[in-house]
Amino acid sequence: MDTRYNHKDIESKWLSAWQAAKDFKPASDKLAASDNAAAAIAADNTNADTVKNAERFSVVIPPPNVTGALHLGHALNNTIQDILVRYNRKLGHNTLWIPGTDHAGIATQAVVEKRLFQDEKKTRHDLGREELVKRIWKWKDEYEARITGQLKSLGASCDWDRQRFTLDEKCASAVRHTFFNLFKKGLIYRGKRLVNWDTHLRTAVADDEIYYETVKGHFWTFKYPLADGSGYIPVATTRPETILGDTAVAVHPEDDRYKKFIGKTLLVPFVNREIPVIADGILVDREFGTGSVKVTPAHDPNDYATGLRHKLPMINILNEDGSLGENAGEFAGLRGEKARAAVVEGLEKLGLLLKVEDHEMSVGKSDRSKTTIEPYLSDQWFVKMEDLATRAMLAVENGEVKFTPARYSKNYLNWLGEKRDWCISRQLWWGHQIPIWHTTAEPTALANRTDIHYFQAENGEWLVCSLERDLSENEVEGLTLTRDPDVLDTWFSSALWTHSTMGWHGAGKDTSDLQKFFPTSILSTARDIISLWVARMVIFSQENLGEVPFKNVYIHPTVLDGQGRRMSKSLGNGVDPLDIIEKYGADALRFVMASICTENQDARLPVKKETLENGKEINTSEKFEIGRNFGNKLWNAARFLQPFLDGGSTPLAATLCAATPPAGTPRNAPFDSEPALEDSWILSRLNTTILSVTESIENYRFSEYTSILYHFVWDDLCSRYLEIKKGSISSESGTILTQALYTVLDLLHPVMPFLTEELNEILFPNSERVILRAFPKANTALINPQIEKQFEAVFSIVEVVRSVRGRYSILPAKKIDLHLKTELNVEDSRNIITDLAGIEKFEFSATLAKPNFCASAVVGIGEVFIPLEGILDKATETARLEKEIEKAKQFLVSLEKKLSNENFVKNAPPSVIDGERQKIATQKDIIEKNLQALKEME
RNA sequence: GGGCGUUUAGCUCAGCUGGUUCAGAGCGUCUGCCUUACAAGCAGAAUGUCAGCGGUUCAAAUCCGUUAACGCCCACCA
Repeated sequence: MDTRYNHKDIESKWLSAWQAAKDFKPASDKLAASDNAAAAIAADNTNADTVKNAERFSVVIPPPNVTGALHLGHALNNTIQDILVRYNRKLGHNTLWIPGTDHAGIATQAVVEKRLFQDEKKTRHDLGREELVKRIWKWKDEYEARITGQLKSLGASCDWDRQRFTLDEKCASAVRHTFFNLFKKGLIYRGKRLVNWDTHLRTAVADDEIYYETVKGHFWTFKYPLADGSGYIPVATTRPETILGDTAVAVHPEDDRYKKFIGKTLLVPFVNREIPVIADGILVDREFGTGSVKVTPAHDPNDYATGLRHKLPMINILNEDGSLGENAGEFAGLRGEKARAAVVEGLEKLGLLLKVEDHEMSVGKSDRSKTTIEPYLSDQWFVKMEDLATRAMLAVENGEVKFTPARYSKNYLNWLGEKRDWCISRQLWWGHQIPIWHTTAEPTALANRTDIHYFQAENGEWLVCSLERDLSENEVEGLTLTRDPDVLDTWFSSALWTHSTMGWHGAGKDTSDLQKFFPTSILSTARDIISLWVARMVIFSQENLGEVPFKNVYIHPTVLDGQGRRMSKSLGNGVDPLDIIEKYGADALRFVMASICTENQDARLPVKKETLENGKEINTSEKFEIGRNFGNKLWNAARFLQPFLDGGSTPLAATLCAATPPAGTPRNAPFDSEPALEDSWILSRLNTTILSVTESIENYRFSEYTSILYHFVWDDLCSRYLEIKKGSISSESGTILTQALYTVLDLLHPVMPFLTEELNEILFPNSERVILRAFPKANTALINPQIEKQFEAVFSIVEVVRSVRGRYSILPAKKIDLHLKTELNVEDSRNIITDLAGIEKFEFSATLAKPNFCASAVVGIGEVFIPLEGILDKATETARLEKEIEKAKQFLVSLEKKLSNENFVKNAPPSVIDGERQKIATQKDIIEKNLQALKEME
């Protein structure tokens, strides 16, 4: 074995080994495959009944967008999922993890369109729908392959044969069925609605796809003239160009300034339309601006609501590209700032402009195109949320779906509580095209078809929905059927992910995978899509299958850089998981990702630039060294042990490697004679570790999981046990050491799969692969707090000696003597002390006389003397003793103060009081002994 | 405006049921070591008004209130 763990070849080796052995497949698949060959079952060590009765554990991956490669956030989330999946697989559960990717409608189309323009100076309209979609599929294939490669490099143990894509046939079928059912139930409707219009992409975007920017604008106040020429109402606006679409001016019903105008008629400048002055207490805030508001229902959400209340006409003044349309009269064709300036200039010329003020306002921008959002009136499809949302809320309220950390259920409930209808149409070409055909008259020929449903819309046209088959233009004689050009919001298909991936295409759990694996066990995801995705998955699962899609939702922290900023391309602070895998290894990456998963909402990772040996410049973080170093530590512990195992041929190895029962269940008495203290101790520690590791994973405490193993391996196993034993490996200690390491491989496998599998092969070549063999169970009979305490007491003597060595720079190779004054018989700990502290002669007794020229220290079980003739420095020793005394005195004072408090003695539990009394005695003892030592120093 | 989170060593963070096993870990810093598993290592050392204020309690980093700073989500801004 090399002195260092080299991850590179090992990782690819195990990736192919697991793949070849179909280790990522659920046990039930293997059973089915070997139905005809009973021998195969035996060979596979898979018991048919065990599999059939096994609990199931299933996860569907949050499908990464095919817009680009995976980042560190994905690495983190998929590490978490893989830990859970590997852990449950080792528990013997019928375990399945379904991978896949998301078509990410707007984002992907935008990326491809952008590239199209950069490379060929073409827009999508130059290509046409079919060709553009073809190009996007090509992009998708490229990135899907890249993403899949990344996930594999990470070690994600997904069943790659079940990989899905949100636009593939299975998913499309699920989408069609869902849409059809909702349509038939009347839960999908169409109507003119005000939407957020992205004028660049020419599509509606959801509220959640908008971010707001504060910009410096102006506040224009102008005169709104009365139609009869008798005066005007002053009106202020930040968007003067929308005057052209005004259909009313609103004032507060109780505003004395404007009461008299209510019901009168105004004249819209430029277009000379007559509009009413209306009273509306909801829209108008008397204190703000002029206290009067121009109402443009087609271009402002509040005005839109007002328009509905007062049944006002809605006049659209914009074209799809954001330029002013024919309703804008003389201004038609102008757009953006130019349009605004022109209108302002016009108002000024007409003498209507009263004043211009600076005004800060926030403007909605599109996430995707970064251009200003225009509220825009257009035909859209919606899902009615009222009832769906209520049911989905119930699932969390009654605990059917549980969030971890629990606080996130509030996000979910608050958002669903608003019950806003969901706009599901997008004016894009990349996505699931809405399965609706428009026609002018009732298609009676289709009336009795169960796979077709239609109805007449508000505007008189007929809307035909087809379940499976696309309809042709002349499907119905005498009518022309035109397919709706829109596609569905990406989240519509994402919301089906838990069951579309399992082949749902109609009512009930009618396919084998759904029977076996739905609902899933857990969803691990980021907090910013709790509403967009998590809530909608619950809704659609309940709707389609009458069941929640998952029992648990784990919300992982967001990875930020050292300054607390999100990682992004534009900031240049993003870390590429593949760079980290290359430099530190996948296990190191995984270990660190898990270790930062606390209950916190963020996890900071200081990022620094670095140039690799091959000249490549990467972003990295020193944090990953922890993972790499830890892996190396374990590697070297194994390297030490290897000669004693001798490839499984020694008697020692034979007991452990042939049949594998010892894993995690050390025999109660693996000894012929009484076990040594350190042996009982490490067995107690090992079994304690098994318990706490199990508890950590079960409760999604991933940081705790890694830290428990880190300290067990590094401190307990290596720094202590191995250091005690290294000089003389006996059959017993070899057994224990082997057992401990064997168990650690199992405990650590979920987070460090490659290293553990490799070490297992080297050390225990005859044993089963770590990925498949059982997760350790603790033998609680071996957990002994008393022994652990005793060991600590002995170890503190070692620490005292080491401290003295440090103080006087005594080289490790130089042995020194040690005298311990104690009432106890520490003969059984002799080797611990002599080996770890480098002791030549060790004496102990209750009546030991203090030697001359020695350093001394008080320990739990007595007093330590270390003769240092010729080395001892009086001043150093005196100073140290005085410091010890001072510390003990301070502590003593606080203890005495506490105990002299009557209320404390009266109210505190006796055990606490006893504890405090004990401490007083201890401190007094320390002071006394150290004082004595100080005196003898002179 | 509504909701949530964070504030503990120079840095990144633990500390879940209040009590010196609670003031911790890793990194960094300092000292000494190439001690035949590991220098990606070993042994030692230094470092903190647990953000401020107030309260509950015999007892508060921990519970409650409040202030401040930073951050996230939602809503709104004529």
